[in-house]
Parts: sequence; structure tokens; C-alpha cells
Amino acid sequence: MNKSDRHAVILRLVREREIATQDELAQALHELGYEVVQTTVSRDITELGLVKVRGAGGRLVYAPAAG
Amino acid sequence: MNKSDRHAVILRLVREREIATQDELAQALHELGYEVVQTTVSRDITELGLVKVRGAGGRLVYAPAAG
DNA sequence: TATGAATAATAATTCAAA
DNA sequence: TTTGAATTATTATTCATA
Repeated sequence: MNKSDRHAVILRLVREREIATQDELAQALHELGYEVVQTTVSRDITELGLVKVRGAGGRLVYAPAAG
Repeated sequence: MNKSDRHAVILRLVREREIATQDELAQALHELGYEVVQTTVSRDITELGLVKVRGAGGRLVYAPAAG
């Protein structure tokens, strides 16, 4: 539940940190009390339209579609 | 060999078509006479700094880092 | 240095289930 | 409708080889 809350948190997280994997994002959510697993994070990413962009050092990290 | 040629072709391909997977890109290269496999395409993508963006219908497709 | 085969890591989907 | 376990698909890396 609370998908829309979680979505907002995800957007904040990917702006604040460089998150490279869905497991990493799931773990970050856990720390904030959202107990979700990779499968769900994958769906959230699709629903939010996130993409992977090149972060520092060319590493692929998640980001909102529009900057 | 001909890596820089191939890189140029890859850039052209991802601009012309919506290419969703590395296998798909490898296959497109085959049709143009570049016999490479997914492993190599993966490296090319890193070297070119390509990212996956949302294409039509929210599908993730390869694109140059800068538009 | 560039490449591929095999493998590991990551992400998306299917198939229940609540 | 949302979720997760299991599975499948996709991508990155390791380990040779030329």
C-alpha cells in the first residue's frame, strides 16, 4: 500500500543519491520503512518513467525522465 | 576491428530506430556487416555513453547521452 | 587493445495470492 | 489493484585468446 507515498519517496531518493540498482533502491526504501522488494521497485520505476543516466564516472544511475 | 566505424554506425542506428536491447543492436549491426556479439555491444554502449530513455509507449530504448 | 564464451549481476515478467 | 516468489530476459563482467 501507499504506493503514491512510496513513489514520492523514490523520486526524492534518486535525486538525493546516486542509486544504481533496483535492489539498492529497495534497500533505501527499507531504511525508510517501506518494505518492498525488487519486483515492486521495478514496477515503480516504470510507472514513474525513470531512466538510467550516466552519473559520476559514467556509472548508470536512476533519474527522473525530465532532469 | 573497426571499432570507431562501428561506434559511428551504432550512433546512427539508435537515432534512426528504436532499439531496445543489446541483442537487437547486435543483430542490426550484423545486417550491416559488423559481426559482433552482445558482449561487445555492451562495451560499445559504455564507451559511447549511451543511456536508455523512454521511447513511444514508455518503452526503454537506447539513445545518445545528449539528445 | 579488441573480442567472445561463459558467467554473474541486474531488471522485467509471469503467475499466484491477498 | 497491489504485491511478491519464481522465473525469464537483459546487461555487465570475468577469464581466456589473438
